[in-house]
Amino acid sequence: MKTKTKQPEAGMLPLNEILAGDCIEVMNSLPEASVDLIFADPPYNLQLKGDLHRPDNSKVDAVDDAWDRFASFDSYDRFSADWLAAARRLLKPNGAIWVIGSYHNIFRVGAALQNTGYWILNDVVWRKSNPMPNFRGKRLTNAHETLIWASKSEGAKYTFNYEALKQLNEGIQMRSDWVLPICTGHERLKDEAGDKAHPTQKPESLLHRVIVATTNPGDVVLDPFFGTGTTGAVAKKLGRDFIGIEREEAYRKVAEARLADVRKYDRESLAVTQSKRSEPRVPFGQLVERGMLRPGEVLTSPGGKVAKVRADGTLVADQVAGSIHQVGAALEHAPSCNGWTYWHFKRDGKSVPIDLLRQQIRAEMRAN
Amino acid sequence: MKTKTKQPEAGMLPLNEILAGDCIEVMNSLPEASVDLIFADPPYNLQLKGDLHRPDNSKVDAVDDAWDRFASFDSYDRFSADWLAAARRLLKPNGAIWVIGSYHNIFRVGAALQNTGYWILNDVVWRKSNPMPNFRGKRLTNAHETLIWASKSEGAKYTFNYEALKQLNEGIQMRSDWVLPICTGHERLKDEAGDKAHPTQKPESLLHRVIVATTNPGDVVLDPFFGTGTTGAVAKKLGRDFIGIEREEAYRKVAEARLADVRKYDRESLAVTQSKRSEPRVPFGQLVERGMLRPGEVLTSPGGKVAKVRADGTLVADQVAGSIHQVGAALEHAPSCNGWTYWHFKRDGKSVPIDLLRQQIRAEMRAN
DNA sequence: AATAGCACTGAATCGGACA
DNA sequence: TTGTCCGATTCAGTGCTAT
Repeated sequence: MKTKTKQPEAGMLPLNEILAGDCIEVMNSLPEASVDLIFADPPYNLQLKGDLHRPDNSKVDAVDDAWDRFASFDSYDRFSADWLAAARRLLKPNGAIWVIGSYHNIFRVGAALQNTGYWILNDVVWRKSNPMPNFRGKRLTNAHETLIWASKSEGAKYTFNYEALKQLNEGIQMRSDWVLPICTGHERLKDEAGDKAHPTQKPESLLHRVIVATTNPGDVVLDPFFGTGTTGAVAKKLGRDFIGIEREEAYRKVAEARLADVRKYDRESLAVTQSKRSEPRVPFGQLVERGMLRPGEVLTSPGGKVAKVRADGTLVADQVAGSIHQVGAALEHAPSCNGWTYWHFKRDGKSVPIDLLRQQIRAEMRAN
Repeated sequence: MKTKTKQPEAGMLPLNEILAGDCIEVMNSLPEASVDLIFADPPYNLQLKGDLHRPDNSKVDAVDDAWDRFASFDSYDRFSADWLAAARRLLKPNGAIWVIGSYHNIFRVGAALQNTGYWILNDVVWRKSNPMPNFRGKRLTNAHETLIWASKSEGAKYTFNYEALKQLNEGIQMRSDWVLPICTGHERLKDEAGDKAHPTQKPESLLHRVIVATTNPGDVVLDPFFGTGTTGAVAKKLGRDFIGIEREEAYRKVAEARLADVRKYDRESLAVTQSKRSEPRVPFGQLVERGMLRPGEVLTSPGGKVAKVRADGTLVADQVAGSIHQVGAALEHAPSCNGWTYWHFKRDGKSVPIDLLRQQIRAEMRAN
């Protein structure tokens, strides 16, 4: 499979090539109803203002590229409507599209998708196992991105490999939330200077799941925002044909070199690093949120110490407040304390360690 | 706290009541800038023909699919724009809103939110630990819903209890994906016939986290789609005032009975862990004035930098003089520096951060 | 040859009080 | 409104180097 960069001839479908140019113009030059799947990672329109520093004073390398800047919501909406319409023209009647985004753009893209006539099948949450933290403590850690999966129109017979996905999920029906690590390490492509070649390279594991789920071998997968070619690389490994469109020459060059190296299905590069398989962590606060213990309830220790539960899952005793472990340690004048076995609550007149409630939650988690 | 159902008097803010009527009309009758938080679970079963009608009230027949789809979406968008505008008028300048939805409506609601002038702070995924499986195996298990958290406008000083949420998550900052079970069992309200009283009753654990995160005790929380009153029940337990608006009498009756049984937690349990930012400010000069450090004493940094204390509470080092923060930043060539943790002094032969002395002063202040 | 420790990094809409 | 200055704030990793 050779990879070339060129302008397409009108009416021809150039396979396994990276096409140069504006994606709307290029898509309009391709024959209609010729593509099985589109995967699109459009600009997010992040609208970042000043610099951001980590607590250690290092500067966060922000996405400030020109291609991510739009004058207004209105101009972003016109852009979305235009490329979504051009993409829809290319789809076979039973074709489908995936779009990925964050809260900055995904609501606008999703609405545009519906307005264009696509039919949403699922929204999928990519839960990042290792997201960047919120350094200033001003919001929640932005730990996920959203994908939308839609068919060309309502009632279309889209492709969905239910059993294959069930296998990917240890025999259990695949859910709409996927836990996958972000793209780091050797998978992350570098430029000649050794810097990251693209600010938003997606992990191959994500594309693997998308392509296995919604295409068959031999299908044509188009990516109008090709970047460094993750979609093409995974499509090629999985025996699908791809068409990439990319405006920036630097990205095209990196993608071409990458694709030239891709040969066959390479099981190792797709193996998802599993997060630690030990017992899941259950925050004590969850017992409070779930009403298993209520704020104000009094916990006791075997030695007769008492503490009261607060609404945020901390305890307050005479003179001290903090986590179940901290308060236990303080009251015992010990360096540490396992709050789960130390603190007890009353059930049916008997004193029971709160660890019982944690075991209850873990049992539920295992059942799901 | 008594719960009543009535029509509000214009200009008055009726607290801890369920107001009957269309939420837009009722909201427009309430005084502006009077509410701290809005939680909204808008209906999204308005899809297609049924509840919708064309702008000119003409009958919809399924001849023109494209037009019909547009009319439906357009009508839903106008509904969203209207209630979001009415809600925004009620918010105090530093107020915030939460909206929950699924892929059927959340993209349209999110776009409308942005168009109305709200500023999105996070989107949050409620990951259901026990979702309904997809029986037909045609799609992914729809295992999550999406919440959007937004301030009234860009740059507003919204409330976020960062430390409390960190505590709820075992000392790690809270992420944008929340794993919580759906509302079942005793918590799920039944009607007289023993059927579920409301089709989409939300779990109290979800509201607990929302309200702890983004309000303080005594705040006013409004829910324009009150349903069976989960927002009101949790607000009341947590010592917040609520305002509910609900059109359906059957839901109002269930909610009233529910709220009558709810008790508020005691004041001490409602306190949550505060951030250091809320601690009183202690000028460094006070340590010198009080003789905890004497002029001429040498402070050191972990990296071996040195500076000398001056009588006015400034430091002087090679080439630089100024506040503890300024001198630390200059010596480290850093944009900023927390002098309290950066500078150390000698006590009993050991090097101790000067923050210890500040903590000593704060402890004294608390005791008095 | 392991292992510990350190540096670095990731689609981020990331102050606030007071003068 | 604008400017100044205090001083609070991070998680899960990867990979290189020193021991």
